[in-house]
Amino acid sequence: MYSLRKYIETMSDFSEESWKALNNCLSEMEFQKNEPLLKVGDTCSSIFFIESGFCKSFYNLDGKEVNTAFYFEDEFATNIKSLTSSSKSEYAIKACEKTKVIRIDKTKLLEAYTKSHQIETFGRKVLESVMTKQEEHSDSFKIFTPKQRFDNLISKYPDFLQRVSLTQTATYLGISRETLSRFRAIK
Amino acid sequence: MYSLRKYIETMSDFSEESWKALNNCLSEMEFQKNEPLLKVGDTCSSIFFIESGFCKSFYNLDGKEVNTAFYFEDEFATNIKSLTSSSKSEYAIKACEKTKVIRIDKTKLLEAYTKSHQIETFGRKVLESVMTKQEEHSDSFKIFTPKQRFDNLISKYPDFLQRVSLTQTATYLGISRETLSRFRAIK
DNA sequence: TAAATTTTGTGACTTTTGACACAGGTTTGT
DNA sequence: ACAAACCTGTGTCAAAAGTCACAAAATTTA
Repeated sequence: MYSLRKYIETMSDFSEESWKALNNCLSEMEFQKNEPLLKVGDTCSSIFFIESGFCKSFYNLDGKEVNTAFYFEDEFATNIKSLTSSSKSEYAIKACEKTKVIRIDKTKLLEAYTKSHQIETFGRKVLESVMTKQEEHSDSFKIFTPKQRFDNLISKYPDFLQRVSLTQTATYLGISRETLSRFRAIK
Repeated sequence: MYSLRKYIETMSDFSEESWKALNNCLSEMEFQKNEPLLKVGDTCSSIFFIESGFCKSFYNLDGKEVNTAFYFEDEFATNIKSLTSSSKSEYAIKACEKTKVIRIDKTKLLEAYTKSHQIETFGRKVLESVMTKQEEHSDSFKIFTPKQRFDNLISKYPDFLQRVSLTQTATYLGISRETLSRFRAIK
């Protein structure tokens, strides 16, 4: 749990009591490669803090996985819509390699909110950070051409393609695999 | 202010005290068509609840406005990144027609959070709703073709084009104006 | 470690979308 | 009410990206 505590302390004030209260919401889990953290049709009841490894969120389009997000170390993975509206998730999340996470239980977290203002602030900041990342990625589709989108990704995450295969990156950028392969060849 | 109160009451429990506390954060404002709610380079210090009219968020790309979001009645307009990290906004927001809003002051809202748990829950839900909308729009770029993206928009918001011009809708969908005009002609 | 599976690169061709140009409408503001 | 600004439709052409096919490389797994 130490990785999460460290993370929280860098972003807000957090008392020993708050930490203890938050601890009741947490559990450590480990997923093997390709193991699901959230399945389509299930209601998302967790926020996962990635300690090691990484995960992806994806949509099933005619049998093909279209990747909507990747979550790396020190990031939070969840499906906001399903989590906050208790609706069935249209997206799945799975581990892309052996991944250790700290699972934050939604129900317990909501209880903790009522007891600790610091925890609710933390919860809000988690959402804000997930959202900011999403906003940037979303806008890149309107502002950039496919090639620029690729260049932008590489400049922000230089080792992205070392961890994520070209095939998977392609659907994330909304580009065909072949076109992405050619982009890479050019530069 | 009644429109906001009504809105809040449909989404959460809200006591008379919370409402009074929240009221200190609010002010009613009116913007003329094309008047800015947020300028590029300014730090966003507000969340705007749209009472009537509508606004858009846009990015300036070589002098052209690329629209990243539209906000209609009963929705909240803000730039999350600038708002939450107190950074300079890369996006501007302006009224697309004469628009009445309730401005929620960020600083005062943060103070109110410390006093009322109900208000903090409200704040969290506002972000969640903005985020869910954004997530859907973002994913539509990965899942759909330009044509499908257009069809999808029209099926969700049948009167979108009655309010937003084709030219403005085009950049929002990441499609050229001409192509969008042809999509519309087909169906 | 060998076989099976997945991933990647590349060529040839097709489809889609964009860019430019221009004419006709519509809205806005003075 | 008139001019200016803006919006829309449409034709032609060019560019970008997608699709299909297949071989080579890398990775996984039995």
